[in-house]
Amino acid sequence: MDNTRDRILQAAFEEFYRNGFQGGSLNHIAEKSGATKGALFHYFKSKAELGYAIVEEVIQPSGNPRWIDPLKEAGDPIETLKAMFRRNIREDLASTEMVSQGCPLNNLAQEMSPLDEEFRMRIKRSYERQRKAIVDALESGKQRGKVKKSVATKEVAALIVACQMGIWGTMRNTRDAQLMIQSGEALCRFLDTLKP
Amino acid sequence: MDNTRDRILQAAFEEFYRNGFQGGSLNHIAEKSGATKGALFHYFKSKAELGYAIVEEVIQPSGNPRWIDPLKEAGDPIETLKAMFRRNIREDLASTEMVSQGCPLNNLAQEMSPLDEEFRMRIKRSYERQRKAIVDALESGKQRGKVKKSVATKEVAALIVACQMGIWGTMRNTRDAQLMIQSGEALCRFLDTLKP
DNA sequence: CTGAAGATACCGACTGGTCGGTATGCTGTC
DNA sequence: GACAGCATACCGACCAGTCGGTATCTTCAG
Repeated sequence: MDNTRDRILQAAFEEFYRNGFQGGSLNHIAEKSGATKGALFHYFKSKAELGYAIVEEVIQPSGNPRWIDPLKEAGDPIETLKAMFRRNIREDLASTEMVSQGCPLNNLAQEMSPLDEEFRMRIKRSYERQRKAIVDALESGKQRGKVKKSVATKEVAALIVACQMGIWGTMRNTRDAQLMIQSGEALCRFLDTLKP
Repeated sequence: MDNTRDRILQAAFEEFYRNGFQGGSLNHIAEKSGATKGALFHYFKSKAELGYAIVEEVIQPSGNPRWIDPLKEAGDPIETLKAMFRRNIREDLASTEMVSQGCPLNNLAQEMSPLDEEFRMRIKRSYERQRKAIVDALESGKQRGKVKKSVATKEVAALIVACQMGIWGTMRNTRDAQLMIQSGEALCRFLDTLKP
């Protein structure tokens, strides 16, 4: 519908993904999107507002099919989690950009959380949704005898999300596929210990 | 010994810790350290060189007593790892700056790895040393019957370091002590599963 | 069907300020 | 007088953001 706005959003996402939010330039974004500074500030009243829009309109929607939706299927949550991690690791290792740039949400989280409360809260909500999806899947798995009753689901979900951030963060620094696969497999073995 | 240089290093560490490397200003650093830009460029020929010096002369040395040295004691490596994590979590939760700013090495790793190969390699080496220390401790634990022989030590070390990055990264975004303790405890339970 | 009125969607030159970096000068010590 | 250890003044590039203006589309009265 709103073509210019969408082009700006997409160009801004790429610019910030590559250079960070602080390092990203609105001039570059205008240039790359084919729009002008005037158009940019017509749709977003500040650089920060543009950043918020990227979190909510670009990054979050793109994360759902990878990290949230798979958990809704009613099979074995542990096997689902393992498959989800293995698939996302495999997918991202195939993308040279992902290997060197890591996870866009995590990047913004690390860069902007201490600097801008609005960023922090929006990103926090995003991770909370993911943790909640994991807790729900594990709890429902308990009911169906797929997960040990003694598992502290909140703790486990916190650890899994932390692992995810850490694994993708490690990839960004090391660019070592082996290391990413290794830590993914170790996580899978941890998940196995949660089975009855 | 070299007092002005040290003051610049310390001020630069704080500036970059708070604002990121790209966001940090050499003017602020000169001002805060009481030195001038002339002095700054006398000791460091560029902003990048100043950053490298911080990694190797400020951040890395400060990480050793927290993350490497404890692993050298010859007791039970799993209990040592658990105690190390619990202690570092407790310590950092007590520091409001750590809670909101996270781990300085991880911050630089995330921000600078894709932008500067020199940064990336220096930081990579730092994390490799940590992984190696964990592998060595676990292997030596195997020998002494403290760790299951079947444990894939490289994989586990990769996961532990990733967890560490993720837990501290999560803290930076959420500022939620509970969440940090929860994921720490979940990690401890995972470590317990490595015991014979 | 016409046309005035207003809203929306841009355009791009411009501004004040900050940035990393440099050129040059001064000062004390050996 | 040579040289380390600064200090000061300054540079061009770049930055986020502004502003006066225009072109086009929507609305609605006559």
